[in-house]
Amino acid sequence: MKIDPDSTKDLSAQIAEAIRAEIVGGQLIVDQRLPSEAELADHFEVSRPTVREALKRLAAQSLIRTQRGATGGAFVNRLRFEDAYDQQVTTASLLLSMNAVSFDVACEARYALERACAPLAAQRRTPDHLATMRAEIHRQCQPGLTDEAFCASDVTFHRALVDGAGNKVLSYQLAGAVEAMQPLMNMITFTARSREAIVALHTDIADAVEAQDAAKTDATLIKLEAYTRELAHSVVTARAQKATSKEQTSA
Amino acid sequence: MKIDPDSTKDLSAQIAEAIRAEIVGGQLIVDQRLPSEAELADHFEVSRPTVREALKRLAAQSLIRTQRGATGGAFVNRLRFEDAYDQQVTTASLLLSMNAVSFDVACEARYALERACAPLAAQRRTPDHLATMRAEIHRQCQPGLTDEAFCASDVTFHRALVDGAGNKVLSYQLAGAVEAMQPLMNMITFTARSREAIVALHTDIADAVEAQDAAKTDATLIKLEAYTRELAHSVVTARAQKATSKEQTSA
DNA sequence: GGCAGATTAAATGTCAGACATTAAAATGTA
DNA sequence: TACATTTTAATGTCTGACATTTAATCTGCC
Repeated sequence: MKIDPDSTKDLSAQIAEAIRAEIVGGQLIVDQRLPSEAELADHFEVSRPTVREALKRLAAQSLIRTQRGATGGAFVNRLRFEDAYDQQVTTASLLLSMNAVSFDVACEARYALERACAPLAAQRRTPDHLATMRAEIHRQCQPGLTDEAFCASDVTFHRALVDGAGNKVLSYQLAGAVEAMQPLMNMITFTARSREAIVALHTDIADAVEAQDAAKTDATLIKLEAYTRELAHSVVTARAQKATSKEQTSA
Repeated sequence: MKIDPDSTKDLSAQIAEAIRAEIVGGQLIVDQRLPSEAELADHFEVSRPTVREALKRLAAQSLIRTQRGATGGAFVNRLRFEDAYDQQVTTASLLLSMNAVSFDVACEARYALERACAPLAAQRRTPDHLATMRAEIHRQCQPGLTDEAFCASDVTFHRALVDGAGNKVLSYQLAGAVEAMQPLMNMITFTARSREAIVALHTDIADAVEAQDAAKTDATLIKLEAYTRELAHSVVTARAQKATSKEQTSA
């Protein structure tokens, strides 16, 4: 394993980077045990706390896992899709919230990606996926549903559609796009009428996917995107008007 | 900030999770300074090294940055798209290499996503994007190019196409899909003839994008995907035959 | 008064050594 | 052999100290 010269960066960052490179580069393979913290400290000529900070950095990225006890230590972790989902969702959410990404841009990206999955989903969907979609549509019709719950159900519906493509890599990529939109979607107030319209479109999508009709699935997704953006715009407009009237009353 | 009971997990992991929740939840906003390590240690009733391990975990995810000196400390970091690209590429690469994702599955996902960008790119591409694509095509024609360099140029070409869509969220999502494929692509030996075929398809794509012809762009991407998979299959077949003949000679 | 340089203060970065805890392996015993 | 005990090697945590960096403050000189 490589050493590190006297650079400007933290020692723990350098050590983490060195080990990370070994993992990404394939020198350290899955489930292989790293040297103990004491041995690493010895090798890199730093103290054990410094090594530990480096290992925690790697653990935060799910690159390693640690185990206590006699045969314990740090092991190269098999990065599973489920672990990656979470990171993906967190990262995507923060990107949207911290970079002032507009609703339109996020929405466009999301539906572009979703439409990429749709033809495959129409082809390969299983009864399981269809059942999930139908169940969520049913849930969305419940009258007492809060806006948050409606959005959550919306996410589940769309994830079922995406998973229907039967491609784990696609599902992983889409997890971020779909779930990261949720906070933005939560800003929308869903009236009874708009819910009705969305449910109708969802039903059309489920029907089209069940009929393995890729073209109709695509067309309906385009409609849904247009309607979603229309809803968001009306919210923005309503807020602007409210702000204006408030200014007038206070003036 | 919340405290943590005596759980089975590491204290540093719990503290990191608590702070992470505050950042994701918006209680801690961008560029806000966290309490000093000593104060955090006091608050969570742990020692400073434990707090530091927690902070390093967050730093590894680019959620915070640290600064030394009198007015230093840990600050909530604005997660930029560029930082997220790197994480995305690393994660996607590891997912593919550690989970035995087949070339077909990865390739299908990549081209499905890329085709999602194509219509937007055809509509919005700037002269800059076109110039990059043409330059990379030119590079790909150089006779002395190694397979690695050819693949790298291929990635640059496709990223220019994706960036042409003018949607940062899409570019971010695609970065992982396109770049993570590179190690898999590097397994392919590109003969002079196959390079010629790929360059021809790339030229067709650039022409179609320049002409803002979404349909033709899509059709050519489909051809390129088919050709890429064909190439990969021939490599696999050739290897299988080689292995078989080796068995025979050794037997 | 204003500015350059020295000092101070507050924070992170690093170290050393110790003890606590865990879990497997080795050992002893019925 | 089967079971209980001890040993051991590793991570998890704590204490206290020192090093380093950086900005703010103070000081002295013009």
